[in-house]
Amino acid sequence: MTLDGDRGSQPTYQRIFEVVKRIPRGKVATYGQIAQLAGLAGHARQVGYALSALENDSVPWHRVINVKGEISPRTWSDHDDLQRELLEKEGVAFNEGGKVSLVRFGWQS
DNA sequence: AACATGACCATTA
DNA sequence: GTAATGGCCATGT
Repeated sequence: MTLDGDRGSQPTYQRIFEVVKRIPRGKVATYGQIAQLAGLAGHARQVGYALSALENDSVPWHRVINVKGEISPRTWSDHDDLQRELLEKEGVAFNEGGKVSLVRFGWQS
């Protein structure tokens, strides 16, 4: 097929972004979860890398956290607390250690 | 084409 | 319970 909807031709980034955009408000998803939904099961690393290269504010990257329920330490921490604030605004509660209960806010497809 | 880097996850000791 | 190791792939130079 030559065709029309070539999703495979699209960069892996866009694919991950699409999944992240699918995250419902007030919920959080882990890199592994997104990777699986994006078709990259087991390649959570790429998900984190994709978000790091993210420059589009249209993607709720703040809803993406690691399996520990914590915010991953990004290289360019301009607003390390920003993610936490955004999530709190969405209705996500943080623990004392600054962690989120994936059991409660974990996005379930 | 190859090398080096990177917001990770799961398993085992 | 914590600590450490291996593995997978995409992007950029």
